[in-house]
Amino acid sequence: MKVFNNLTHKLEAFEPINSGTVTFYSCGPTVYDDSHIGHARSAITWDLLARYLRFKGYQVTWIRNITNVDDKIINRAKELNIPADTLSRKYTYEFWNDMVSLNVSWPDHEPRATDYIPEIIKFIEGLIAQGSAYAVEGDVYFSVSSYSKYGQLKRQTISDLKEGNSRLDPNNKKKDQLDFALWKAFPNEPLSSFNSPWGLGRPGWHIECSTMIETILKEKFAISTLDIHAGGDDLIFPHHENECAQSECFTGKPLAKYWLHNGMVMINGTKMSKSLSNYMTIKSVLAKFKPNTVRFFCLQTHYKKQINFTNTALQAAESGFDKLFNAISEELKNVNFDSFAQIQLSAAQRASLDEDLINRFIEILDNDLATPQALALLFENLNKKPTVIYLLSILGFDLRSNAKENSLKSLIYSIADAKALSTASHIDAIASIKAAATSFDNLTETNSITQEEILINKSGLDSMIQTLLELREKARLEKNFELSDRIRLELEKAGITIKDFRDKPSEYSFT
RNA sequence: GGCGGCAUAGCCAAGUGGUAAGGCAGAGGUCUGCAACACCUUUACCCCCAGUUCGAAUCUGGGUGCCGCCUCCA
Repeated sequence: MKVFNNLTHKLEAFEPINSGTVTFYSCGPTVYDDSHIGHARSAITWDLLARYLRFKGYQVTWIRNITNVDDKIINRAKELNIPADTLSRKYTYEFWNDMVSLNVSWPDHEPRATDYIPEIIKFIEGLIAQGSAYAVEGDVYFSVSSYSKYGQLKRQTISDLKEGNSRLDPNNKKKDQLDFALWKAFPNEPLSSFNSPWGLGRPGWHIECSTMIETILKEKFAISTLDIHAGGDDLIFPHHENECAQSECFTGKPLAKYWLHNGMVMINGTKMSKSLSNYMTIKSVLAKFKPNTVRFFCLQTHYKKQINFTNTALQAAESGFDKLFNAISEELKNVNFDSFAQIQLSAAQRASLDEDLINRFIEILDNDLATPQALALLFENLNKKPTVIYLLSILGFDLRSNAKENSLKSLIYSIADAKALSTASHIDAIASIKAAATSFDNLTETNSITQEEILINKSGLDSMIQTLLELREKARLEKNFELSDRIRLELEKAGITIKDFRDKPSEYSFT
């Protein structure tokens, strides 16, 4: 497998430090608001890498952090007049929900900055002790001149970096403008600060990643260098540059062997970002489009390239994936899934797979995860259904259903209100649907609904829809097209599309 | 100003020296009680100029345009 390593700026053969095992860290979100589609792209990209490495047979340890101590979190919490911890917990939870919706697998470790304060302090003390950091009035700064490779990721020298640095914050506590904070003094905010040898304060942003990586790697593998460190390409500088500097000065070893970065999601020609408020949250996108659509949209473009977010692009992606899904939906009935949406193939099914197609697929993904070509290959081989299913699952699509994430609740109510049912003979159907709607409501109110629970609920829903399909079929046979079309129309309104066949009962799918 | 990336059909997107994959949308058709789904057919002088070569979207040089980072950011 080859990956584009931003450290060397070259496509390189991927060879983990200890053959057979891969340690992989990707930068997670700062949890102070709902995540947007840019976070989704990053998560999906690195989820795919983890999945693919596992598929290739590597023993993967995937770490993704949660930044839960940060000025933005604290300011936001103040605005809302709630404790910072409450706010960060809420948005950690919202992030998890989004990740589950998008079928992003769980990292093996998900460290949170506040759980590592003692380790962070030790890390900083170590840096001070060996002369690459200094304390000033309760702050601690990293001295970039102590790390000769500073600028390696950005491909600039320290003097290059100093050029045109008018945007740097003039801070006269620093010995050098490029020095960055490891610890910031916040003496007057005891609720959101931590005790340290330098007084009350909070860790700087970059130090948490270095510390958590070092702690986890040391504990589990007794090493200090990751195989892969990944994140958005906006993090290359200063975030990742600073992580490199801190870690290598502290441990004496490079932080990571391979550095991979995903391109930004653009909106109207500009990077989607919180500060420009030109973002679409994952939730708002999932209210309109299916989770698989979002993954397909991301994977249609190579992960390194910028991707333009538009409504039409999402619609195109939805049509595209629907076509793939429709092609395999019949075959999917023979496939079992585990509770993590992974397909479970029987020995016979496995034996029936098209090895040649799989090998071409692997060859494509081995080339720095060339997902657009991989998807094209699937479109060209739609007739090889079991293999297409197998390969789509490697790409992380949730093949259990291709429904819209938030459609179920509104859908149940729509059905309950369907006028086509409002006849005396169908009162039972209405009653049972309303009961299901209520139980679904109860489920969502516990605020802990999972995809699995939705699916359990869906099986109840399924029998109700089947009842409607039978009613419609009866009407069609009686050539009562007015009623049959009405049922179809009402189901359509509820987000359910009916498929008719010549030789077998009609089927439905969620749209 | 420094560094990096990108430029291929109406839209998205592969292709990295041998004569332009794939998807969406559009058009025509088959199927259908009507639809939806599916299927068939159909759509490109590869940003510009110069060079290397038997041959370039692909390599070299020079332009032009767009974007990112250098401040928090996936």
